[in-house]
Amino acid sequence: MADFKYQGRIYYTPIELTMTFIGGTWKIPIILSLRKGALRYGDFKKMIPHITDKMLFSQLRALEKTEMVIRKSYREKPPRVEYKLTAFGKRSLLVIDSLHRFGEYLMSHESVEIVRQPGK
Amino acid sequence: MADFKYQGRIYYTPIELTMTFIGGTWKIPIILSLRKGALRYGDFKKMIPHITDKMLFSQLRALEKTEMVIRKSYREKPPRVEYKLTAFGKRSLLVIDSLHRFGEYLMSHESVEIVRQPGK
DNA sequence: CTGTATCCTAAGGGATACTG
DNA sequence: CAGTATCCCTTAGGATACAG
Repeated sequence: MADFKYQGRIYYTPIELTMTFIGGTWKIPIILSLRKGALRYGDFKKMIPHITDKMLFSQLRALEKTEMVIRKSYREKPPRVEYKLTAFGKRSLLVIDSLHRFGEYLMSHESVEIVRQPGK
Repeated sequence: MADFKYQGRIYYTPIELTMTFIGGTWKIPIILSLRKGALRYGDFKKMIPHITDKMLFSQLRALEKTEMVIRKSYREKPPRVEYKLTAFGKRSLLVIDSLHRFGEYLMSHESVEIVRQPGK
């Protein structure tokens, strides 16, 4: 018994919808890097060093499509493009912070064995 | 630059660790169905009708391994087995509620077009 | 009743190379 | 600078069947 539909797909819980908006490996890092303000394409690559162009590109598009992020292009040369969070995007920071806090809780708990790597 | 390791895998943020614990399609529905107390194998299949045996089985095992859920087997016949949340598991309800609230926020927002299906 | 194995498919995501 | 395309591989997860 389906609960609702969004863009052709069937969802059983609101949580699944949340996952469409912020799920996957890269959407959360991208949103977090926008917390303090607008960024340009190249800025993301500095803030998220291990992301590939393909993933940065496709996930930015996905975040635009769900209106989590807005893209603004300035017709200059060389081209300048800025991305920033929408109200949706900012609202998601609450959830992301909650996910972060739980992760820290897990890390600090004795039954979770964490091995810190030396910084580079 | 890796941040830390857990069980042989490298993690860059606490959020990734959270996802190991509650990520995937079925862990959250399973945890939620345990909110009000212990359940038996067959109870899950009633509460989460569209889950397959394979996924119920494998995700219960995964949740045991991360100590989110504890399994108690009673040597009776027919066999009786009960699953319930650990302290870890209960703590995760905070995060899950946050994910749920964001999903509802998305559903209620005008730019997200929701089509409710008739109950069956 | 409570699992467990085997096969298979779809989708996410990495590597790499090219463009306005 | 800021994309965009193409190929490929891994893995989550579905269908199905069987076992203690």
